[in-house]
Amino acid sequence: MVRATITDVAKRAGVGVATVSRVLNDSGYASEKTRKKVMEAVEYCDYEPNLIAKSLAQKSTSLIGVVISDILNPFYAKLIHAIQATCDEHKYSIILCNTDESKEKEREYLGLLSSNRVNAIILAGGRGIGESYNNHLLEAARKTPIILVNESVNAEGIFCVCCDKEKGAFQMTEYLIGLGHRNIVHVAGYPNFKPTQERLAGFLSAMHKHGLPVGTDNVIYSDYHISGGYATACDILSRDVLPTAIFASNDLMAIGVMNALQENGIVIPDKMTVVGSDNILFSEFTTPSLTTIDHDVALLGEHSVRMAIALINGEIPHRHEMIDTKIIIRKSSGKAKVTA
Amino acid sequence: MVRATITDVAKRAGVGVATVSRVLNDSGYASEKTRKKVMEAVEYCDYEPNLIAKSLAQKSTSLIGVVISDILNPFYAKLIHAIQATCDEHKYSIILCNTDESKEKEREYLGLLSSNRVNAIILAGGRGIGESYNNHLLEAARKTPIILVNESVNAEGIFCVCCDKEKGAFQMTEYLIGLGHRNIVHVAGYPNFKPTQERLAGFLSAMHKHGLPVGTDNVIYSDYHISGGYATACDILSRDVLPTAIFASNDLMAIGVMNALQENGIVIPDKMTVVGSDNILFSEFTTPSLTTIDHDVALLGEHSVRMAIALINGEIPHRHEMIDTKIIIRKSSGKAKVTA
DNA sequence: TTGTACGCGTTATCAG
DNA sequence: CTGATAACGCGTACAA
Repeated sequence: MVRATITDVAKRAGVGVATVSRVLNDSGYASEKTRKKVMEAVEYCDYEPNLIAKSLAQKSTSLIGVVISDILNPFYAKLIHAIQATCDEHKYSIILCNTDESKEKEREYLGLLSSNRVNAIILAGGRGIGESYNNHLLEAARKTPIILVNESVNAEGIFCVCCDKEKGAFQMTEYLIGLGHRNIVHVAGYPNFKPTQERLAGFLSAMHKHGLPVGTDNVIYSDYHISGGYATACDILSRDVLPTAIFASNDLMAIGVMNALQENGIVIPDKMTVVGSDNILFSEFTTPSLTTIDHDVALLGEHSVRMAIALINGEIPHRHEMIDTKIIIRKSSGKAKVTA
Repeated sequence: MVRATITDVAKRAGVGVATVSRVLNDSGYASEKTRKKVMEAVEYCDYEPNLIAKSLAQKSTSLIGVVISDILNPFYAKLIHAIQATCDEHKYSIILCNTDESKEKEREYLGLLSSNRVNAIILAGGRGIGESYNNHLLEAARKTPIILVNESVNAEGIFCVCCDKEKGAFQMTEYLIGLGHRNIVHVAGYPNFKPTQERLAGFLSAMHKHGLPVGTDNVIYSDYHISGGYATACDILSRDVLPTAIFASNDLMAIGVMNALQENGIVIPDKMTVVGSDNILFSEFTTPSLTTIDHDVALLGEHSVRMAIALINGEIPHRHEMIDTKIIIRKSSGKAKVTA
């Protein structure tokens, strides 16, 4: 349990600590002979460099903080996976924080990560960032570069990488309209959430473009969870006039919607079309398989890390990066049933 | 971007650094007057303690390393969630490493975490730990306490917290037998993986107890992924004599199995019963909903962290902790169809 | 109750 | 090419 220090190694090798450091980091010169002596001593002492001390000396930790709203959502799990993998390639480690969608925890974690001197922070699923002004976010950004995933804030030190959710929702809506659907309900997520608003915007603009009426019944806000989708579908089912298609703002809610529908004997897609967004792993394995919008999460994670590292290296990347989306057509969507 | 140090705060407050430290950490005395002066200076300087320097001085990082085999598996996502939440309660942060089931990466991460001087390491889904002797694991454990989740190794510095998977599998098998099933296929996971072996043991012992024959056809090894379950089910379907029930070693494979079955027109559970293990979120929302074994992952994560912290605090917990499991009966299981 | 000075393990500068 | 030595920012005896 007692660990060797660089001094121990230096003594054992009969050299100075600077030499050991140089050899280990391949910085500066070192004769082949001393190099060998040092490596032997390292081996002998079972020496492992203390990254904490290194961080202190170099004022850089090789740590990136990742703040996520809900790791239980496969979308974010996949994002974390991509972030971690890309960080690993670049010799960064991640400190993971999960806020459970709590704004307060988000705030705490930002401070904690700052105290831990992470070199950058990647924040995904931040609640209510878009419209409402988040003082703590801006403040944190003055000390640590922040990369927002799927959000966008126009401020110093805050950078964003997003999927083109508006376009994706627009395409999806046009696809539904192309299938003959005219009464489509969009199950939106949290109101003050950028992705919610973007997808809603895409939905509305497609509806308008095709001259379809959009009333208050056509948009319902929910919470991005299965249970929320379920409850919303139940509400919809109590209506006199049912829509022929439901477009949920994420797959989790779509799954909840399908569940409620099926429990009420509504066959998908024969009687009702259901589509989602995110293309989580399980959307392929629901019954019927779910038509959805794919976001290339791997790319999303990769780019956010690239941006973080660029910032760390003092480069100034574009403040806003956009990733394309595409529609995945499966079996939960079909032609609108001809109403009597 | 320039951060204040404790010295800056001390100067501003007109006190010594020790006083600032004492005030901020509530250690030692400090008059109300100086306390106030210090707090004002902290505010004025926008001071955030440097945890890196603190770690170096105290030889403790408040960091726990988490090594996971597959964060994309909802079981592990849930585990991470629990681990992170519990760590947070105890003022620990986590460095997350995902091995993608690579033994080599696991090895690398162990070293990296050790260099980062994490106070403990929680390892879940470690590949092939049980039987084959893992030198690097034992070596790492001599420097950093290691907690194995769902694995068990009897060695100095290695502690384990497991679910009683054997019992769970035993109960599940008895449940199936109780439904009249006699020809049951167990789709196992990776052969050299403790959970695989435990569930297999439970399966076998229940079959034996009830005098049911178990041939080579009754156990098939796969890979814990949806695709693996799918492929395995396809294999099974090509047989002359089909089983009446399939018990997959995790829910992911069970989902793959159900998918393959349904694609071939086999109605679940009328023609075939399918059950899994893990009770991941989605097992409730498959069609039909999946009968499975619940593991109380939250408790699993919580206990692993508690054990880690106990070890950090120099306590010596039991080397092995066990968490109970229970069967969740849903709609994918039913009475064995009466064969002609 | 408060301040000084040292140690934590590295890196980096600067003579040699 | 190599070796002292001064930072890095904090906690903490120890002294006052």
